[in-house]
Amino acid sequence: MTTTAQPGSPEGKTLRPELAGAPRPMRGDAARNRARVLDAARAAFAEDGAEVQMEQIAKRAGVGVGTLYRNFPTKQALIAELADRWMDERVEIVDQALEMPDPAEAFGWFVRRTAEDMAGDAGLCHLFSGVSGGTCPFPDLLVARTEEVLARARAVGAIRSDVSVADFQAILGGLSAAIAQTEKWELFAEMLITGLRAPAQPCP
Amino acid sequence: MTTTAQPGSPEGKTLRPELAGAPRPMRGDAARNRARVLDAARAAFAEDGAEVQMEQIAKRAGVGVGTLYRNFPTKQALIAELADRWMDERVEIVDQALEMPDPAEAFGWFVRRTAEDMAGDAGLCHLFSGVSGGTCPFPDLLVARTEEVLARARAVGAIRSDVSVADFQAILGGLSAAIAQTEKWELFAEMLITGLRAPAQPCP
DNA sequence: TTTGAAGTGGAAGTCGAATTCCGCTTCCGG
DNA sequence: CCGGAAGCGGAATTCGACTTCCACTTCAAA
Repeated sequence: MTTTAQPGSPEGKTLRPELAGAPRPMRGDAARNRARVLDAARAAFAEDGAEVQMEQIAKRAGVGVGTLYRNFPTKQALIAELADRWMDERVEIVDQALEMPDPAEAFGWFVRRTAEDMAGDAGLCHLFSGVSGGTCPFPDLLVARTEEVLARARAVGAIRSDVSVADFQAILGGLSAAIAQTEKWELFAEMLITGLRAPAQPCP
Repeated sequence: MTTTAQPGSPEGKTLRPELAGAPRPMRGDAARNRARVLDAARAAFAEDGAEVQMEQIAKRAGVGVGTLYRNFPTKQALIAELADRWMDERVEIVDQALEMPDPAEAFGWFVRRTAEDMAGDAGLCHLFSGVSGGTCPFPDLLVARTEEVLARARAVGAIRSDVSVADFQAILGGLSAAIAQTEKWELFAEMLITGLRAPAQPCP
């Protein structure tokens, strides 16, 4: 489970590791706080993008900054944790697409769904457009699954054959940037799906 | 002339305005330095995006930061000046498009040309995707001319009728973000042109 | 050539955000 | 109910940009 990196003892600190046993579970209230922080952070990023200040997040979570730093050594680390969760969700979405019988439909649904999600979450947008921003690369699993969706669509002639996963991800990055400017995600998604379709046969 | 805001006396400082006359032209070497700074800044932004530091720019221009600040009171101001020049160039491009007889072709050319320019200049990319970044709104002139290009294309049925200039600008923002990730501008441009085409008639 | 206004470099100051520190509070096993 | 380890808040510190300042050059008009 990627999501709850329960930091009982942040780094192998226990002296005499032969006595280590279980790292002693986090205290109840502490765990609760950690969760609150994560939620607050997610909400904050979703609303205001990546430039929210640690203090804002702390306030929103109803804790002091100290507590933030107890759980995440760095702002980067906090963001990384959120990114992890986002990625997990993305994988779920892709998997749903993979379960749909019609590849073309699946591809379309996936794009629309992604666009919609982006429109509701500035943090997610940053994640996509900001691969350049050094946030984090997409995890291999996600890339692999996405490739499957593309491959299936390609096989049915639903999309051009010269679009690699990397290209597609760059395109999603573009999509997120566009959505960040105007929330017309439906238009953009449609545009993208059409634009990716195999070059228009000249109507024989 | 927008581009050379010759700052002889930055703010109306001359006492006895009745004697003001010409604000006394900038000293030769100073003008040369100003130009160098502008060039260096443009190059720096083009290479490294908007996060270059003032000191970098100064070094690249071969001057001290002091000189930067003599010419531009603020980093923002420097960026704004560059943005102005970029905008002027953009207007020229749009005008070229407007001179082309075939509206559909003109639109396509404009998109491709824009994509190509973006690919060569990270600064330009930031300008487009970063309207969100608060850099500056597009000047009315540019918007108006762009609207013309769109209108003409729309009239010939080359693009969907439900895309406003604002939408189109957001789309260009997206394009720039995509290009910032992979330099495949040709693919992206093609995709965009196709995607914007009026909904595929089902081949009558 | 002289002279002083204009221009220069870059060390020092400022400022906002991230991160650390530590005395006080809260859990929870015995 | 107690003791003390685990957590907590938030003031104080650090850090990394941007911006200011000023003694020192350089230009160019007379």
